[in-house]
Amino acid sequence: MDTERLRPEPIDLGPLPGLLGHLLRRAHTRMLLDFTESTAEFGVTSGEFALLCLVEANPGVTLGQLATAAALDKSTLSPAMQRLTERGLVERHAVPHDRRAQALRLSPGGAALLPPLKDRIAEHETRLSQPLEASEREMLMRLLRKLNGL
Amino acid sequence: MDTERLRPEPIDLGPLPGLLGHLLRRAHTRMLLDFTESTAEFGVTSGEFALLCLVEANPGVTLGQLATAAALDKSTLSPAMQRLTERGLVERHAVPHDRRAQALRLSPGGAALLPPLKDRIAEHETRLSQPLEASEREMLMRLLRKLNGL
DNA sequence: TATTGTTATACTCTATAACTATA
DNA sequence: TATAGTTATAGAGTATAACAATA
Repeated sequence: MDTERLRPEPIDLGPLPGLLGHLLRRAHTRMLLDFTESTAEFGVTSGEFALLCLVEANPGVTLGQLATAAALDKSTLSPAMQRLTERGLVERHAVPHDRRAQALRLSPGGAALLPPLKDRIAEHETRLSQPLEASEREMLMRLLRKLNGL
Repeated sequence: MDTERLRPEPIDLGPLPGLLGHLLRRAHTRMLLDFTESTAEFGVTSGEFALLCLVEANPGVTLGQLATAAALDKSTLSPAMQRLTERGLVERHAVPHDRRAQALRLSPGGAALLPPLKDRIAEHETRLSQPLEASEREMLMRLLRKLNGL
């Protein structure tokens, strides 16, 4: 990112501050960039972290179930899950009576990775939430959950 | 996106619903996909629309100023602005006393495109905001503006 | 030296469609 | 026929770094 020098005349953002989509884009982009920096040493992207959490909370879950839970297409999850298994963080087990499906579980390595990673992410979340009061942050998350149907 | 069949046991989302980054990702992704569908006939992406709005509100603005206003790198804006000028929606004018810079203005075509596009986007915003009461939507945008430092 | 804008490159996230294997 | 998962492909969005032209 550039650090531009301050301008005498501030730019008029026009209708953008009144558009939810625009505000979400900006907020999401900022968080994603900081997430990547903050967790670089773990080598796990934001999306991969979400998958690890879901597998941890639902041992034996299948990829299709994860797709539903994460609101993503299976074709999005499949390569991500492949990286996680290749790196030895997730194990694929056979599912009785359905040889198409795969039961997903964290490996010991994956289980060991998550606690310190979660700590780092908690710091990142706190830092990025600085502009908000604690109560505002709670309210924001409540509204986003409702918007997302969660 | 897949339409998965309903599962007897709902998936446990673990810590994800308590993470602002995760909630922002889901909300932003949903809005971006619907934006793309809703405005397909205009052939303008979400990011390009934001640039058009900024140029409209700040005729004569330079690319560097836009980068600051949109919180994006100039290398992100440069190709996007090139597409807009090639499509005849934005015009580049010379800046007196600085031949490096370019003063950006909407072309008549760009100015004509924006009103119906804005109407379409307003519908899209309303539709995606359905899960929220009007007052909740206002509150959500207020909190996002504060989070974004706007 | 510093700044404006361009270009080359790379990475993340996401989807659709076509496919294989299995049910 | 339908489903689970993979693969090929595409597109949006973003950044860093090196560069040419200009200040």
